[in-house]
Amino acid sequence: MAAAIASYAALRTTPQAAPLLSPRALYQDVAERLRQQIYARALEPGGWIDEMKLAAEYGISRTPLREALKVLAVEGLVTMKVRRGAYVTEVSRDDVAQVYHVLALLESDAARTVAASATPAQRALLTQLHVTLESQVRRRDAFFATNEQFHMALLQMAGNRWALQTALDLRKVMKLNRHHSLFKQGRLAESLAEHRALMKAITARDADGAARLMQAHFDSGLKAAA
Amino acid sequence: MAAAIASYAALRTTPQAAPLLSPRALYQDVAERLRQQIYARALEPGGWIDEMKLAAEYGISRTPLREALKVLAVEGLVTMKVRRGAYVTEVSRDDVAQVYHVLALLESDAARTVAASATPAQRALLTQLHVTLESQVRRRDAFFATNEQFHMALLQMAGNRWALQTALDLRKVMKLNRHHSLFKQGRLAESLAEHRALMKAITARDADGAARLMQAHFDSGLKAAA
DNA sequence: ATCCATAATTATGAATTCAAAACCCACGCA
DNA sequence: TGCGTGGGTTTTGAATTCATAATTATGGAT
Repeated sequence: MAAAIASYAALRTTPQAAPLLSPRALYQDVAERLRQQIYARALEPGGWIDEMKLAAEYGISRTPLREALKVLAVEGLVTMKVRRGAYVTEVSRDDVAQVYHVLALLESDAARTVAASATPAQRALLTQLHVTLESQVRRRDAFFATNEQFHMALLQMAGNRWALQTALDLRKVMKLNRHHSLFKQGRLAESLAEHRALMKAITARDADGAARLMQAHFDSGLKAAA
Repeated sequence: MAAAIASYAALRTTPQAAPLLSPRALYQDVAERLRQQIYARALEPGGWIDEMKLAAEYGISRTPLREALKVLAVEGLVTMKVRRGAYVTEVSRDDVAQVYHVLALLESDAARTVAASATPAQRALLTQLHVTLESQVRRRDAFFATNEQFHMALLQMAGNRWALQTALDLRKVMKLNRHHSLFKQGRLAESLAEHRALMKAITARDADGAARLMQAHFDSGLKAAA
């Protein structure tokens, strides 16, 4: 195992593997890796997280792993039980509805702001993302990614870093749950139509309309998920 | 130092000092202690956090302290710099405005829900908190505490745990900043008047009115803070 | 005296060690 | 057969140790 550690350390400081420009702390890398494993259901919801096994798997000691777990606990992806370790959080149907509700508040507000006061460059970027989205109705994963990019770009443009950070955290929680509306048959096309209407309002600088359409987008997403 | 550790451990397992019913993890106790020190400006904004000194002060090792620091980093109270340690986050005027904005979204929505559908018992509790608040215009600290209780009770009654958690986290960040509107002269009375109007709307089951008044409450709070 | 190079010191990040709680399983008893 | 009890094992939580990066101090050259 000492060898494994040495090799991993080597990897991290190797030009190809290591982000020399952004030397993130190990615990953050580990947190991100855990998130991906959780989203991918490699760690099942409700399941116990075996620290020793994971540390061995990652080729690290338990220390940074435990730090990462505590980070995920704050984010809500993991639940810590005293003297019993970490468990992948189970997100109920109800939780999804609640998260949707908060996201709808944040994002419809952001849509209003952006529609009212985005720069031409920002509008162009949104349009470009939307065009990409249009071309991806048949590729769910790609659609997913672009959709998220669009929503996050909008929040970023609204210029409220705390709203953005909150939305990021809530979206992490959403990914825990399979009852993701975009999984439903026909929902992608529907979602796209809603996006199209939203883009139109944003382009027309119709702030109230953009807010209303974003709210509607979440409402129908939630309905599809239920 | 070994003695200090032993004595602290003893304290924690002693009936008087230890919450036997809720044996919180040490790192959580430490996180809370750090938060209080930060709010109280015992750790100054922008300042470096001396791990070794604090660990000695708390009578613990660096391990749980570092875990706690990472928790606070996710909450935004602390900023981690790679290979350089932890710093108390500095919250700008602009940040305060942004946090106010998000809180206003969450809480006005909660006020709408509560006004529309709270139980009689819940309405009674809110009324009681408001009455207490009325009696505390002269005691800023008590007013602070009750005010926070009122706002949190409202969110809790709205029944969205993710909105509640988000608001809790944002309020933690707000406490970092001195530009707290309630510090301003005359603001307590003004705030109280706004609360009174809000309570009236809630009692009258005027959902839209409650939402609007809560929004106004935040708007004027923000104006006072600026 | 000022600046740079380099050595000593300090602090961080991560691994390892250690104590104690929780778990598991075999055994005995009703 | 079902249930509790005790001992051995596993796992957590926390202290300690260790390697290395960052900082500070020292000293020499211009």
